[in-house]
Amino acid sequence: MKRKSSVTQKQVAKEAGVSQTAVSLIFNGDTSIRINDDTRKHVLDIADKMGYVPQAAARSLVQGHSNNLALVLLRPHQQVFNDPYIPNIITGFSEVARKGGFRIVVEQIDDASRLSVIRTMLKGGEVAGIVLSGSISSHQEITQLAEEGHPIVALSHSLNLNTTLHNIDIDHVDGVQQISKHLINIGYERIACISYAPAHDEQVQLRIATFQKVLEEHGRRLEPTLIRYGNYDPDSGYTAMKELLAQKQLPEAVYCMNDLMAMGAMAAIRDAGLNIPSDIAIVGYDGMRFAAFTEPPLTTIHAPEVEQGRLAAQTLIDLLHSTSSKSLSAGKTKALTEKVHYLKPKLVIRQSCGWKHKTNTEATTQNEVISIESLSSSQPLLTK
Amino acid sequence: MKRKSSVTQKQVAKEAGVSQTAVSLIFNGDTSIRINDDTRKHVLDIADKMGYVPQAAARSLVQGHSNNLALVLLRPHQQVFNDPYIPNIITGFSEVARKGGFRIVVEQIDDASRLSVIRTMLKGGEVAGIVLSGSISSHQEITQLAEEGHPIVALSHSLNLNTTLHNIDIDHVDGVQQISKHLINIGYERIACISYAPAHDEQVQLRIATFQKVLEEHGRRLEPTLIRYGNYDPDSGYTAMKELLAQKQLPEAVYCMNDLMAMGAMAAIRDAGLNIPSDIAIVGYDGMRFAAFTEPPLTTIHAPEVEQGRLAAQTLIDLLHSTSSKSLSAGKTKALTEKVHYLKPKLVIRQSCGWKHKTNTEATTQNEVISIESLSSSQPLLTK
DNA sequence: ACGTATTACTAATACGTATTAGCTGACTGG
DNA sequence: CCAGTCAGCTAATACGTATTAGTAATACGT
Repeated sequence: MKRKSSVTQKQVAKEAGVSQTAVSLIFNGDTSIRINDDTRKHVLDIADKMGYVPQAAARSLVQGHSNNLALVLLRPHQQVFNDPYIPNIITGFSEVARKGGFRIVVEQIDDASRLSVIRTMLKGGEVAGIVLSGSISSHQEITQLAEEGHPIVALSHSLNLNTTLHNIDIDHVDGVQQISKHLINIGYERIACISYAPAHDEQVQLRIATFQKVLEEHGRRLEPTLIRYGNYDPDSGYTAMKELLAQKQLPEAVYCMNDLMAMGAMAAIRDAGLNIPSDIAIVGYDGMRFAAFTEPPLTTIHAPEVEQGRLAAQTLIDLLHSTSSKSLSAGKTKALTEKVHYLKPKLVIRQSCGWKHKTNTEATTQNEVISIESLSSSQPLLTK
Repeated sequence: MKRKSSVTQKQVAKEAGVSQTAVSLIFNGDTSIRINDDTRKHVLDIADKMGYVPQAAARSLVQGHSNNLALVLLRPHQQVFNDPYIPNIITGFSEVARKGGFRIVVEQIDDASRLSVIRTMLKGGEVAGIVLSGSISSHQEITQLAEEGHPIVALSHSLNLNTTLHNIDIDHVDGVQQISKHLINIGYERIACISYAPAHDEQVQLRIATFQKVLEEHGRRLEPTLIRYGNYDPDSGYTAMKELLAQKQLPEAVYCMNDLMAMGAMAAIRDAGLNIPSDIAIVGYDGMRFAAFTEPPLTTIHAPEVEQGRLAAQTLIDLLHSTSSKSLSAGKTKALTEKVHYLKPKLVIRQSCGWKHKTNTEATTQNEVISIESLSSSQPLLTK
């Protein structure tokens, strides 16, 4: 069980003819205690020559905290990486974490019983803080950990505003409103919806409720027969659309809750010999990279997911610094005054949703596309 | 800089009226030293009541190794998560790592100068071992670390067989052979290729060389004008295809090195008013989930990426156990006898590649699809 | 009754670092 | 010339655990 012996500060000290304390001081660049430049250089040389690397475990032990941040994914294993959502989050998260000198630990939990892993990681000092993604069924324990002072940031968990958790949220209510109003604005009356399972998920319910509200505000009705449930994947979109097509009265437009299911739905419509959008219009949700290249190009909502990952990491790091120095050092805590952050998604109009037949002031023609910049994102949106 | 005080073994010991040693023994379930069942139960009760969680840092320090495994991605930041390759690897990797009681640290390196991070992580004991993905330009240092006894497993790095690194590889030579032979078998003469940049990448060169070789073995020639370079993204596929379409003589078929670029290429062909596959056939590579739902459904190669992640993790863990116990405990090291593992990719035939006009014994009709099982993968392939 | 096992523990130490308190000698101001 | 400062270090200790060596008490066989 022994591991290879690594070079220690003591060995470096001996070789350099100084004390271990000196080596430690030099490596941590402490300014309050001064070290002669010659000595410093000499020690650094020797350390380099000996291949000295500080032992993370010893540092963590004595400093009382790790320099790992965790990304905990409370989602069924299958959902995590099929969809580009989590990869996008990781992209933003790791970018900021790295700049702050942190490593990231990715832990996926599909079973609610394994929720105690979070406690283990935080209380065991494996990580300094965590970002939490996914629907937290019993957040009793989570909230308690947060109240004990463990830095926790949740993603898209705004439904429980009474929580003590910090939360970085994409405003999907706004997104659903944007895209459903767009469909209404074009003039569709009979609009269907391909949603996610499980139907009881808070986020899913919120989205459906918002969709329904917008319809009703504009004199439409969400027919229960026009709601179908998929499971993130294109094939479930295909199946759901098949069911819609089997009904006697077809929908004029279909709102799909993600782009992958929209792709499946479009395939089903094509297979039925119908045209998109003149027979049935389709919109997606997520703004995946390929959405500009489907047949026809897919109208969708671009959610700033990378930015969400970034902001989550930054909030976590701020939180870390604010709890460590009991007296909140001025300024730093700007992001912490508000517990909930909202990021606005953006509508990306392409051909799959059709367009107004009657001219109007802000006509959207077939070839016109709204060009958007994703906020300094490393994932620039493509508009064909 | 202080962190909240956590419950220690000493505190539990005091509360339970035993020594710290006893608590340690009980928690590690050491069988060589026996503890009375009553005492054990009593201590565990108290520990639970006090919310004791072992400190990871202290354990690592005294045991000399961490229980983290790293996944190091030597890739430009942008490439990592746009493509589902890495997410698939993570899926398989984390699945096995978790079962072995390890956490996973994901570290992405885009700058070769930051390659020393690997040294820092391994020698600093942050992680017990690493899985390496991406083209290692200077693997001088990596090999040295491996020779020093640090467990390292590389992914798809088989070009340097002289390496001391263990390697889990997908046999892309086989994959390229399968798909290019399929095109030739259908009867196409003039076949183009949309490749990756950078062109000097070893894997890219190998794939192009293989493609070329297959063509030449079958009396064709890879016209230099028919090679284009994209960058993983659909829009680069679109652009590359536009260029091919601008030439006076069109290709009959195009081999795209991934599915996303194939999507872009298909959009370009449609935009030019041409038909797929009757005017130009398209094949992709990767077997992404949506490939069955493009217009037309995309013929592609399914690479067992999740399985690659799993096998990498398993090999790393085996390696860990074999180096820790100097006397290689029998059996366990089965996977370690061979340094290089190959996983075979599978051809998935759909409509985008067209089909033989003349009947033949093993005719592939428009609607027939080769159904495949991915090897116990949690990502079952979809065939429409 | 006596030596030996066995059970059930405890005391002491090591792991590698950060940190606190202190020590030495040189320089300074008056 | 002496008190005081300060630069440049060192000794000692703490962090929380695993592990080794050892001890006290009981059981056992003869």
